[in-house]
Amino acid sequence: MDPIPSSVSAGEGAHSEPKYSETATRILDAAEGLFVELGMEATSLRLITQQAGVNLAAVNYHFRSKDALFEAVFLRRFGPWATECLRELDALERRVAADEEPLTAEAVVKSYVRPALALSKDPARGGVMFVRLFSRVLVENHRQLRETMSRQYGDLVTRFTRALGRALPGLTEQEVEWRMHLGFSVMFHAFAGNDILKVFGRSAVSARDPDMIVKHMVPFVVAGLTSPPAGRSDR
Amino acid sequence: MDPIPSSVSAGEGAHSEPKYSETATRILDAAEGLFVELGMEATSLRLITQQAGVNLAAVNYHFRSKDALFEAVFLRRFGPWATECLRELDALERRVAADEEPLTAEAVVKSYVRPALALSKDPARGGVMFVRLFSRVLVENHRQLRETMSRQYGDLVTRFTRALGRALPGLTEQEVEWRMHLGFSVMFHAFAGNDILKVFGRSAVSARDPDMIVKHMVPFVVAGLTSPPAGRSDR
DNA sequence: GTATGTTTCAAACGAGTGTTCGAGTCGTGG
DNA sequence: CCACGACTCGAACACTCGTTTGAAACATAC
Repeated sequence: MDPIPSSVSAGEGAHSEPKYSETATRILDAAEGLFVELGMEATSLRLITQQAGVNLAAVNYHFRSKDALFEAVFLRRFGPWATECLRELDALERRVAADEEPLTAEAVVKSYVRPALALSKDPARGGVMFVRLFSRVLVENHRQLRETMSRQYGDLVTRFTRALGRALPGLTEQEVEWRMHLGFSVMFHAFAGNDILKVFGRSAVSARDPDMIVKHMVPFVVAGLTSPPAGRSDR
Repeated sequence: MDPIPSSVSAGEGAHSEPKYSETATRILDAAEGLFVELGMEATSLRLITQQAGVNLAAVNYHFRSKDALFEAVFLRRFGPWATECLRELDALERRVAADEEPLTAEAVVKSYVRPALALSKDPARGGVMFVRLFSRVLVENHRQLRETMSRQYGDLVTRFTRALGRALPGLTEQEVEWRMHLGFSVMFHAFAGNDILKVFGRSAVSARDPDMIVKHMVPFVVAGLTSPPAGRSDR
């Protein structure tokens, strides 16, 4: 009677990926697009179920609640990305340990940009939706989701921060965290297309082509990360 | 019977600042905090008026609707910032024209960062609220507000983009727009405290001190802006 | 004083929300 | 064939939402 197939509440294993029934998948797909477009609060279950072609009660049957649905929508995309990021970082650190290449900030950045790029170009795994979802999560406050994230994926951030610290030995720990924060921000909001110029209707930039984004963003981020340590604050 | 003191719909003069009655101000103040904290959709008029200590119907009396209230909340902060940005840019271009200093990317960045910093440290003008509001507007889609912005403040972006283009002569027009986009993104989301690390509960960074933000962010942005033109896309 | 225009207030309206319930349908295993 | 679980469906529940209304309170001017 109560499927709640979400692996989140069930197992301890962090990175398992639950299978969803066809109805549940249809709901997830519809909800994903609508959450991205309208935001969580402005998206009603009736709109979701209507667009998914399923009954209204199906949401509360397959997922527990609207909040749990949102969490499931997000984690369905976030899980694969996190897994791939760790895989990339593992591979990088292995190559570095074998002295095959130096540990540069650029390599660290690409370890999390490349998976995001791959996902952005793969419609079967959500395409660009995932990053736009993430940028919404950053701005909105989803307490429950935030707890789940920090519980399941906290080590991911720790590992990347440590790697970046080793790649930028001249910086204090605080400076590394700051640049980590700034670098991640740029990536997510660039991918998500949260373009200030767009707000003013003055953007001629085709900010939606993932390859274009990476081409312009990675040098920008790397330059920021590798800039000399902050000396004085004002001019 | 119908005050609607908003200068937006009335005059053509772009940068005038309407005066609000005490009740209207109380509503604006309460709404500002709640919009930032909960988002526009999740904030109810009842919550706003309760926190402001005014009657529910006052919102629809002093402002036309909830949407119009949101627009007023935003423009009340955005107007002064835009005005100061243009003043800074005017001053910079005057000094450059007089050969008193060269036109650098850093100077351009500081022309819009300094006003944001000043506002962030002045509670009377909203403090850090304004930037957090802006970062929400970037992610959420407020069609009407977007139209107002592009109508009233489009020239601001155009002028800054042109200035940045002159400061970075080696870049194509497209590259300038991209970096403008990235640089603005970093500033707003850094000021707003949209910290990815925070989502994971792993942030030791005190990302709320405006001076600290500027100290770390400006070098990061300047380094990104002044990095050599993008050569090839992949490693 | 009355008259006039502005601002507040309590109450209600209709629409839309997430969620629940119980009957109904379907498909498989005994 | 029948029973049992998984799943779907329509209807309803109890709220909350933004907005409107009409009367009261207030200020100002004549």
